Amino acid sequence: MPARTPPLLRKVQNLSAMPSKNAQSRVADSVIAQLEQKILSGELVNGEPLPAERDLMESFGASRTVIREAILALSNRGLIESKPRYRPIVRKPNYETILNATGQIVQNLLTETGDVKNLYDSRVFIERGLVREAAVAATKDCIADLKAALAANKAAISDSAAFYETDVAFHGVLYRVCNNPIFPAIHMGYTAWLAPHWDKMLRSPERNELNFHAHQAILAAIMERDPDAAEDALKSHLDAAWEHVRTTFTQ
Amino acid sequence: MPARTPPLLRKVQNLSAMPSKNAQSRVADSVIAQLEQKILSGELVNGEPLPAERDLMESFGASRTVIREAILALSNRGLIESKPRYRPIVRKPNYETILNATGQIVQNLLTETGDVKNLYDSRVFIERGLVREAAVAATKDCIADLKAALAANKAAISDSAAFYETDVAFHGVLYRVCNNPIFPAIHMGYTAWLAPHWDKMLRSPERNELNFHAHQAILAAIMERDPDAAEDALKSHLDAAWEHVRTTFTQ
DNA sequence: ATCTTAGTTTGGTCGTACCAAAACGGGGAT
DNA sequence: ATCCCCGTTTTGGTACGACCAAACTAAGAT
Repeated sequence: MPARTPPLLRKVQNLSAMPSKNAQSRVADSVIAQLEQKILSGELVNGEPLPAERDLMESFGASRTVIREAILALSNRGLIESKPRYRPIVRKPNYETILNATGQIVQNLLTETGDVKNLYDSRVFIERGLVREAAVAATKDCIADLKAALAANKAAISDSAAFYETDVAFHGVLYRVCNNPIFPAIHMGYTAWLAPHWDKMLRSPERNELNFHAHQAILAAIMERDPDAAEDALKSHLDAAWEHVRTTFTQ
Repeated sequence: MPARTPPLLRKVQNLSAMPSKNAQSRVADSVIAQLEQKILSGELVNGEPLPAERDLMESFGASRTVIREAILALSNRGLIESKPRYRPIVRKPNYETILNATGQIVQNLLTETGDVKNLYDSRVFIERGLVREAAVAATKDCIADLKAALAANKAAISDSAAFYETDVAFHGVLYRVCNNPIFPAIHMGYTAWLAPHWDKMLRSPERNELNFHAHQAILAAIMERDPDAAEDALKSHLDAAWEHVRTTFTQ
């Protein structure tokens, strides 16, 4: 039988023990890795329910404890979607997966107004770049999408709830100009994370019309192929929106 | 002190244990929420170890199963840092927390070259905006930081490993021009996520010198307060870097 | 004081048991 | 046949107890 590591040697070993690579073997980690592999390789089909816990414990030769721990871990990583009492569903990761997994954490970060402002500023930063890109390189299709989104804005001015939808949709078109699936995912993130802080905002047909005209100006600048004008229009639009939110509840 | 519920009574209590008929809630969720609250409120001090599982099960009146599930969930959310056999450490979330929590997921997404390219493109997009911002609004301190970083580049040209560090550091300065803590976090994310794909890149003093000159051009444009030139310089720098990585292994 | 060592926590794993909700299946009404 | 009702089986959620090995701690040896 291999003797336990003498205390004297432990100290020495710790010196070379990397803080992150310090993987003392947990059975659960092994199960997690194997399940992860099976999901990524498609052996566990996307959209199908995971085998029952009692089956998994047999196929892995582990106790239900570790199986459940593995399922929970993978669930938190977005590779498994588990509702309280239902069979977990296998999910191959995509860009939205990250958002779902991060949502909770981000919410914890947005407890202070400053953090919300930082997040909003980053959104403004991104969209400034996007409208520049649109002005320089937007395709005909993309312009057409923007026009359609703008028309939807106009049609919804009288209905604040509907207008909000079309407002989000208009900005969403911008996130597609790069043909990079990461950006739409980012847009979803901003929409989801900032929504709670925007719901408090007073809405009215007057404000909707203001926003519609702002969108109109942005699109006009894009069609003029004038990135600077587009960026300015976008920036003043979003700055005004923030100012409105800020003043609405003096915080 | 309320004596622990005798096992014999459990059966009886279970009959009325259901708070409501439609409660989809799991006991674990309640514990998770409470622990989360205690961490965010500071009742559980950041950096200190969590109480022992057996203490928690007493204070929450839940089984160790539930306590362990809660700890695992919070660990996956980054509010608790748990090494295999050690006491979990309480961690108040910050922007880096998100990166740690998402790192694993992102890695799963970067299995295909196209995904890496998308991620890299998004980085280029961000930095294009950053250098523009720097050109327009960089403070004296920021310029000084860039100069210092550039000097470090020059000093490390002959040592590829060291140059990589200074290279990352130079770009890191850009992520601070906005005074928005989100951006440095994003930089850390890019660095960590793209590093595995860059490690394969061939490095040489010649290439280092090329990159140094590229940085020099970027800084020059920033100091000229010419956003378009800065953006162009940054873009060609990063495009060249990608091209080099791409051709290095014909993939 | 420092190192060793024995004893005590404490996390990791296992097995069993029970409950309630979900999934399943069969028979009866339409 | 199709649909609905109802009983049975399956399955996830929780609890309890036990054991081990590693981490921790404090007393004792040098």
